[in-house]
Amino acid sequence: MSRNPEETRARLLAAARVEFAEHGLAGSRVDRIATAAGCNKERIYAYYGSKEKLYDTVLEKALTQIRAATPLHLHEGEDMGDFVRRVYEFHRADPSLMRIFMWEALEMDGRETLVADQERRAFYRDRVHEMAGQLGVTDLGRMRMMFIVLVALGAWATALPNLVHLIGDGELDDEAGRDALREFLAGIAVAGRGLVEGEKGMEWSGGQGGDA
Amino acid sequence: MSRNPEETRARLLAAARVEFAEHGLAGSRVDRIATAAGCNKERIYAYYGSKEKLYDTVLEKALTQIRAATPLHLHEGEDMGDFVRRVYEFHRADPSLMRIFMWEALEMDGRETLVADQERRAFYRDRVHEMAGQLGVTDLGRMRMMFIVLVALGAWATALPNLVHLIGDGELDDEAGRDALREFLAGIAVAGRGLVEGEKGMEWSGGQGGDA
DNA sequence: TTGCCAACCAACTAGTTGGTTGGTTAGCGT
DNA sequence: ACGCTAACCAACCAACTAGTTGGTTGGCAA
Repeated sequence: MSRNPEETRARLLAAARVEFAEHGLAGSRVDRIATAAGCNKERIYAYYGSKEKLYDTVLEKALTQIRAATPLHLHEGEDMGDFVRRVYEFHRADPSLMRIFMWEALEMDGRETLVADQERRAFYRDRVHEMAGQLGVTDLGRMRMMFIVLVALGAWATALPNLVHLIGDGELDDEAGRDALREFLAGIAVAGRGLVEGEKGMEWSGGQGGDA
Repeated sequence: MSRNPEETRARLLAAARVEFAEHGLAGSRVDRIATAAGCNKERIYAYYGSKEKLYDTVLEKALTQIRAATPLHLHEGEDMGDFVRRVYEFHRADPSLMRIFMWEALEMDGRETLVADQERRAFYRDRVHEMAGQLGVTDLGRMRMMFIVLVALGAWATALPNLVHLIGDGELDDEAGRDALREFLAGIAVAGRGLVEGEKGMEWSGGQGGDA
């Protein structure tokens, strides 16, 4: 057998990512990860210390990945519809990242602090500023909320495929349906542009009370 | 001790709901459920057969609950913004239902068929028809997609609180922030009404190609 | 060639988990 | 009062799980 600690480490991490994306922290098995990586599970403890630490490493790696992949950047000349399209296709091409975030939201609920909280906040702060700059938006509070909406629109179908299947009543399960949904979501984003552009789009309170 | 099989059954189910919402199927412990219900875990097997069957029962009960609570009905005189507000507040008041749906999406990914697939599809079909009728929408395909969007807007903050916290940069963590976000989301829904109302809102293709 | 260390693994351990079993007892019908 | 059934539980079991250990071996330096 070829002895290569670097590669073994990497194989282990790759296998762990697949396992954790599929089963979460509690549902994942270290034996399965080791087998998938083609090595002994003792290597996990030698390289990463524990199952939890391996999980944290996978999570941080996933965060780095989405930053590097730039699906959350608003590119030159793009509008918010294009942004939604890109987020949508990014997650559709590989749902595993979205799954990792969902596992985190569910399993880390009790945790006192989020993994890499500061870095992640800084990252999103930059993205929001970037988008505000390119769209000429001055109200950062609204820009933040709009950013949340855009990510929600782009990621929802990957996060809750069940719901899309059920509400779509089977019409959205094939390629064409997914494409139609993507364009519809992009349309929503474009239609909502008035909520962040200047002061003109102020008729957004819906009813007259405003409370619920 | 008071012997009351009906009540024991109910206590067990209630405890199971809390446990499964908190930890999912894999992360839940039957001992913990039994202890929380104040009885022996053997009762679980006497009444529900297995951990999985208990889980399915909890899931079906949760589905019944959301149908009975009518947050997904468009009431008389409401617009889509009001609908989003209601869904938002419904999940905010008790996130456990949303968590159950998320666990289902993640853990039941490999399952061949969804629990109660037909009933759930029928339920959403009715809701979509109901909304289309009240809003005077004729294109059911678009109404379905709009329904997905409305649920996404209303449920996103509960589903991925992490993301709202991070993107919101701390500004949306308190009561006031949550309220502001709700109104913003409702505004998006109202702004998107053109996409389902008649044929006029046809400028939703964003670019000129339409393909991606 | 030889010595050494890091990479590696089979086998093991202690603790946990879903599920079972044998026996106890509350409470109802007679 | 008495017997029977169903509700109930403590103790148990086999399987599994994260983590450890003792020993083997590839490959590099001297």
